[in-house]
Amino acid sequence: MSKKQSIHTIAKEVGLSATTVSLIINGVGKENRISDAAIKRVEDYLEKIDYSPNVLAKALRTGKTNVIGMLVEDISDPFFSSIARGVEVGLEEAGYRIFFMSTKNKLENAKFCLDVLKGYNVDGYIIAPTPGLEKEIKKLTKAGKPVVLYDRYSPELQTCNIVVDNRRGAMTGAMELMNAGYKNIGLVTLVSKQVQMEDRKLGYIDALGTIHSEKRVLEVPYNQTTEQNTLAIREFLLKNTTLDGMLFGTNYLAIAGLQAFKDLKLTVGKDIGVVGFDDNTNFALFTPSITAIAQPVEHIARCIVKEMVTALAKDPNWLPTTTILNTTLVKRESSTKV
Amino acid sequence: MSKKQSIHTIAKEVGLSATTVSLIINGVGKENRISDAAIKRVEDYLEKIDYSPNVLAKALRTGKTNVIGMLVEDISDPFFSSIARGVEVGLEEAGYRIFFMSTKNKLENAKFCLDVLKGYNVDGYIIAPTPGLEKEIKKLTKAGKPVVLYDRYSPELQTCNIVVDNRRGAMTGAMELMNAGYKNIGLVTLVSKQVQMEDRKLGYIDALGTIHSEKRVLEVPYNQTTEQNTLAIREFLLKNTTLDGMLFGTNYLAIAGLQAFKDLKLTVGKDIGVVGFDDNTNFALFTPSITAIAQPVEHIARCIVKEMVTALAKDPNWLPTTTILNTTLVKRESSTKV
DNA sequence: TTGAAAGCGCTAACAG
DNA sequence: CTGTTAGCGCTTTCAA
Repeated sequence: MSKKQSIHTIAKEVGLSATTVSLIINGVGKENRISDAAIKRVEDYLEKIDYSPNVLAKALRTGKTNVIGMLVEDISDPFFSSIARGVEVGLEEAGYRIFFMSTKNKLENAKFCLDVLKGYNVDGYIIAPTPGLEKEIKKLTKAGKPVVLYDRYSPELQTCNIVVDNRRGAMTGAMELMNAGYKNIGLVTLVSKQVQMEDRKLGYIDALGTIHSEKRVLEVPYNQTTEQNTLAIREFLLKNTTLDGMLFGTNYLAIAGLQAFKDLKLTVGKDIGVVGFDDNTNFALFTPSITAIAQPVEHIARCIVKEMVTALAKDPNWLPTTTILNTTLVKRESSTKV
Repeated sequence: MSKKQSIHTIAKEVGLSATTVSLIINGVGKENRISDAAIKRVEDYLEKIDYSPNVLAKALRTGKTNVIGMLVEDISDPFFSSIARGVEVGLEEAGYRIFFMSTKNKLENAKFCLDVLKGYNVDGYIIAPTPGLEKEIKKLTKAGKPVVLYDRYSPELQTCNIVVDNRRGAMTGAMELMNAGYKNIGLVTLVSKQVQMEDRKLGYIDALGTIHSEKRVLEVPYNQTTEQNTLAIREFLLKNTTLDGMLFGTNYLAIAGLQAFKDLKLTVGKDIGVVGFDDNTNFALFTPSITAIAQPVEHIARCIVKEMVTALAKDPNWLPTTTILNTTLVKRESSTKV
């Protein structure tokens, strides 16, 4: 068991001071006019003992951790884990590490996560805010910490926001079904006052408004199991037998819906047209394949990274802005009337 | 912007010493015979200023970070993100935080990740080892750090390992196809010398050996895109036109395979029987639904947590053990001959 | 019942 | 070209 190596033990070993060693380790030996001989001596020794500096001590001293905290709704949800992965890669390049935490979209969890991250002194926060988190977020911005919100945001907050045009996306999805000839289109979404879900509902209403069709909306609670969602959708279908088209507000609701259709022996594309919000790698493989309103996840991740990096650089030109990205309609078979 | 609060500023504010404040913060005021008055005074003040202790300083001082590092192959892969989520929840309860890092199963990435984690002084390591990582892992165990490997392991290492019975699982999958009446069964897997993939191949060979059938194996490289995998599988099918059954070594290979079948207009269940290794929430919804050898992800996560927690507790009875969990055959339509 | 002092490993002035 | 010193925020003897 190799004993702990510190800058001091190294200094002693090579016969120099800790300062000198520190400078060399940080690659600023040359510009601080440390002799080449000393540099070489230290570097060789470092190599030999396989030294890795104590990031904690460094962070404590400098007040900079090179860690970014990221709140996701659920790290096992494909939408969030794809963004997480993109952000991980992007910030990696900028020399930052990420601390992911799942909130399940619950305020108490989110508060706890932020407390933890604050304790770890993270340099910045990337947050998919839960309802009611505004106060906590305000605290962070007041403390001068870079904050980037994604997927949703509160207009009242002075934060950087990366979202998609949910309203237009949902409208496009509903229109797609109507244009294909489906007449009675329902929406299955979450019980939520959050802007991203509200917008999706509005988009649906916009689309139906154009033909003054009756709106039929099922709102299921957050954090239900797929089985619970499937059950709710089944009941919704049984109560609204004239429905012949369905827009789903999230990826997993679409999955639950497909299960419900299967249970009720409804044939997608024939008995019922389907469009889902959020694409899924598997949608192309379903029979029939499922049309989706795709969020540009890589693009979202890139934007998050870009904003965070400029904010971290304390770029004086940096201002909190809201970036709205477009969704894409990925047309497949489930929205084609057969 | 509320200024930084330290134990000292608090001490000054309430007219006590830093030591006293520290004891109270850590809830050991009573047993150190701090007066109730002092305790109350400090606690009230803490409440008021919304204080959260600097974890870095604490960690630097105590040598304990309460952070566990976890290497996954890819945080956006459903298998890994499910396990990650389970471990996150489990260790959370034990008061630990997790630092996830993706290796893409590349040695250099894994080495880098471990360097980072070492720098952050994490208390323990949960690793899905990449090929060639044995030396680095040995260093960790030598340094007395708890290490739990999962998904695969090296028998030569003195680590705790949590894996599934890949050989038996794969065998069961191949047998399932044969029992359904498929005659010429191929295997699509990864080019890999890692034990979990080798075992799956062996399981396939075991099964076919029983009927002395010809083995046909396609091994694709790691980290290919779905399109590349689909292409490879298509070519494999075109070269082996007698194949009427296919076992897939991983989740995403099965997905690529289904795409290939679709491209070639092969009907699953009729032209070709299919079994995938690793279940997928969507497999039930495919038409026909896809039979899978399911890994018990929640169970794996629980085992990882349990081993890590006992190792962290320095339980003297703790010994490096290898836990082998069983897979389950989830029988669906794709392995039923029509 | 409380406090002073040392030190975890590192960096940043400043002084030679 | 290199070293001394102080201190980041916390815990931990030890002493009072």
